[in-house]
Amino acid sequence: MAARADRAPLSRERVLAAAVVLADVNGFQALTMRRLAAELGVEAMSLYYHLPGKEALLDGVVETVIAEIDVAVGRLGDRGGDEDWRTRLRRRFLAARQVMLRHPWAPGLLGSRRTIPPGVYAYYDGIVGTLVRAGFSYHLAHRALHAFGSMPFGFVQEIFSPASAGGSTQVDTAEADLAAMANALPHLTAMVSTEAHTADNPALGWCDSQVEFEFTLDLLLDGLERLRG
Amino acid sequence: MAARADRAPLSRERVLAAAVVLADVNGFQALTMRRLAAELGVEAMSLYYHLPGKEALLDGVVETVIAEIDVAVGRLGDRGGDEDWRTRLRRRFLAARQVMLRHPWAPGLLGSRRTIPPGVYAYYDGIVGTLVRAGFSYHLAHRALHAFGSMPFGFVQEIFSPASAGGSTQVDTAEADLAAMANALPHLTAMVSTEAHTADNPALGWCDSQVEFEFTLDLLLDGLERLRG
DNA sequence: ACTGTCGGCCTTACGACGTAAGATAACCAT
DNA sequence: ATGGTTATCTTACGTCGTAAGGCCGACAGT
Repeated sequence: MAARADRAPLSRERVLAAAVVLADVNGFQALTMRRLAAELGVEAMSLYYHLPGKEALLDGVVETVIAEIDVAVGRLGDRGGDEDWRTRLRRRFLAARQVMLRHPWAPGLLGSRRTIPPGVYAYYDGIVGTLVRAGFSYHLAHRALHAFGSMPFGFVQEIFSPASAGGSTQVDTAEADLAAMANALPHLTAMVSTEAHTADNPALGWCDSQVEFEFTLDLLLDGLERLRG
Repeated sequence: MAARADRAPLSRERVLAAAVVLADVNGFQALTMRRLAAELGVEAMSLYYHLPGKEALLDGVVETVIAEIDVAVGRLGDRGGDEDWRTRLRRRFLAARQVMLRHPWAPGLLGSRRTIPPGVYAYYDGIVGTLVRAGFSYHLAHRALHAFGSMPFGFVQEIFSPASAGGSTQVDTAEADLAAMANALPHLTAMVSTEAHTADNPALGWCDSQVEFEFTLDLLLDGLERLRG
């Protein structure tokens, strides 16, 4: 049969796309089989015809996001092989970041996943290729990959994940507590008052604002450049 | 009453300690209220007298691990103020790492937490203090903290978390697939075969072995040293 | 047109989870 | 004995993922 009523028929792609939207709109914790099915106008068990289970669903969602990164990176154009390896990777990672800013729950999901989706290998291969063409040994390229951590995916893994994981962040500290803090934590309070964290740029979390991301990225890129060759 | 039978009475500390042990032994996913209670010879709801709920339990577990780090770092002795800031922080982070190696599930837990336990602030304050005494501006100290990421806690956040989160890692790739990979992923396969990943050193995950941890750490420390002053 | 096959979705049900509400038993002070 | 406090247990609810099987429309072969 085509469809039970007049609803468009399900498919793996439709389910995955709906899952991404549901996470975007209602937060990642809202991504349950039942709610996803409801969103599609269907019963929960119907999803199991197109996906083996929830793990497979999450794998698929990850794949979808990775594919979105590939698209964003691909739009940069692979032309310009004469381009410096640093600016090349830099643009790559920043393009990936744009995708992550659209899906703030994605870093948390990636970090919790235990399996590596196939598309990721190809993605890493491209990075390694860029490095070795720039004169990196495979050994240093290997270490560079590790040093980058999650930066190829456009974010910095943070201890104590941000509100994007769902739920509201509330840091309303009373003034008395703040005064006590100044005594107990002299350096931290001095730093915070000096910095005053304007936070007027796209952030993926408390400590993953755009400027900090780029600072760390350049720190790594420059350090690796020094070790290259 | 003292105890229902002859069992030692519960307490917040006893519950948290049991929770850490349970996670160490049976994996983090085994840390449910019911199983934890059973491990303590008690019913699930009895835990709620000592803890408001599961979130509070996890917060407490995090605190416990942080405290363990504090102990490990404290054993280093705060003496030697003449010591180089780099070796100082280096030893600090590596001491924290020893704790994480004892609790492989802890990185995943920390990464998923949304609240910052109080002890962490004091911990960071010490780091900032070390930096500013070495001539760092608060601004650069701030960025340094961000760049370090989770390294103060002795681990590197990885996309695609390791088996320690529970479950078995299986990468048994057939030979035919491997040959196909060599075509599709020339750089990656070349790198892997060159490196051959001996993995004979303590690892917290696929990409968080001791040597890689120290490599990235030194990369950051050296980069920051260059920006200091 | 009849019938069988099968793809796509639904119904029901089970066990595990976190936890709200309240009962119950041991202790202590009076 | 009595009442209050503290610690534990009992029962029950709603939610989750999902196993097992049913149902129904579409199509193929005859």
